[in-house]
Amino acid sequence: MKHSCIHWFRKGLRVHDNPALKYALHDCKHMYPVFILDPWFPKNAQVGINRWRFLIEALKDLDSSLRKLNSRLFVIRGVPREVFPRLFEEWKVTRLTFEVDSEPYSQKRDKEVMDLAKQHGVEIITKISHTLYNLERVIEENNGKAPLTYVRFQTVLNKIGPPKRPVPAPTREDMKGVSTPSSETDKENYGVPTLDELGQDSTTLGPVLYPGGEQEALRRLDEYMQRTNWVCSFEKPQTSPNALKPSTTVLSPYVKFGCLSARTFWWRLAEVYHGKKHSAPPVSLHGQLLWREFFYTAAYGIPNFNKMEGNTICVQVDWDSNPEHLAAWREARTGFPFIDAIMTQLRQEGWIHHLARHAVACFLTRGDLWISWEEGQKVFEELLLDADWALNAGNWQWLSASAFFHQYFRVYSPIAFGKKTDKNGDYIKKYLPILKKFPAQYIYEPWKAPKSIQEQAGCIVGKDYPRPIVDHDTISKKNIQRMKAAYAKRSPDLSDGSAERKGQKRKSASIMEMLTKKAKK
DNA sequence: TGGATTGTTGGGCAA
DNA sequence: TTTGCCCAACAATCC
Repeated sequence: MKHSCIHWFRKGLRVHDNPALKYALHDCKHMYPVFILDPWFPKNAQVGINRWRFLIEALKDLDSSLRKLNSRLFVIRGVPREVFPRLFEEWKVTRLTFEVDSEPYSQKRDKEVMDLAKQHGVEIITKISHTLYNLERVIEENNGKAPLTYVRFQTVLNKIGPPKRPVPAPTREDMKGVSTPSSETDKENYGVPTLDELGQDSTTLGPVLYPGGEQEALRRLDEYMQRTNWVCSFEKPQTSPNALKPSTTVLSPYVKFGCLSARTFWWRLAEVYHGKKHSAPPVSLHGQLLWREFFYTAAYGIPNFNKMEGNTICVQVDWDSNPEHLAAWREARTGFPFIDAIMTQLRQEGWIHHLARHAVACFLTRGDLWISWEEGQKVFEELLLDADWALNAGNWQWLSASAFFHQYFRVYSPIAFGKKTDKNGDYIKKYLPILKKFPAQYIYEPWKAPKSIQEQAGCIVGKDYPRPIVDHDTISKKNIQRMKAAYAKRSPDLSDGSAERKGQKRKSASIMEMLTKKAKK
């Protein structure tokens, strides 16, 4: 039997390492590569203009790659559950292929579409290629629970072995006997949209620093993989959050959209490492891919992962609601130049360094403003090119000391932290030109500059640049105490009697600890 | 089983 | 410039 097949692109916007696409070509006569654009999204979803632009570029690139294979991309406007029955009939579809997507929203959407496919007698083929591993398998190997520490996660992966090798992209040879019927009207109806069509005002856009698409992803990968020494000595904590040019690869947006396969990235790194001394997880580049996998697994295994309430691993905190402070943070006017510069770069360019994310996330939550990490999550969701549901939720919980990380007395200083890698404040001056003439001595805390110096710099604090919205030293100390109280309030799980006993024992253990300490003194 | 160990990437101070 | 200690005593996992 020769199939009439739809391959449904969602993430995985690539032709390399795309096993579901590859499978679609087996015994296939008519092939329809489809991307569905739900018109609800541009109006309602938290997607900023930079990420829309990235997506459009990725779709154009995908269309061009498919055309080289004598096919094309159909961008269909509509809701998947309404679109598919129409397509199934119009194209007399017998098979539907797509890549597995582990996000809760996607799981629900895909379940609906799979039910519809069954009703229409359409065969469904799904393949795992967005993650390095089968997440269910990882959870199974850890006795049905998502690992909560990186070390534990690595132990589990060691049992499973290395990730699968990537699958080569389809060739002209694979396309023999396969065609994509397409008429002139399809061109109009199913073309890649413009920003204007998405209701975005493209006049506000900055230059394209990170063009979307698979070709650019692979080019960028090549560029970095050629730097053998750099790759082998890469240690994430040693890279700078405030370098004028990114100190890391900025491949994250490409991996997020699946323009670059995580497995391709993994095995290219393995080639570079081969026979050489190299850094190791968690700090190495392999380690970064494993962090992604770690949070994907947690997000898949833990219900309500993007919320505090109903999230079993999340410390319940009485965060403040302070719309003025939240807006100041979001709009880069906290009065702390390091924080405001980062938030400016985020809005303008759509990417900030991981440690810069730490600094602003700590500031918003447990460090200074005491605002819920869910609010920060929303802002990152909108503005980051690489905004990824699992990683965004996981890292916000980490930084707010709500889950995974618990040493809440380790607070990032909005003044001191940036100085470690940028003493002169060049990064601040780049993104906050109003402070350009401030002497380095005062660039991280301009409010401390004498009036005369502020006048000389042409920037009066309180007039040209905001005063700091909080006193960091006072507030951060107070907040450490508030975190302590939130942790102390954690009620033991009453469904499990042992938890209560455990609590008792813990208490006595800490008393013992105090006694031994006193004895030492 | 419960005591011991560990935890991607803090700040500030003293030596 | 680098290292060790303290902060105050957490949670997950190991053995």
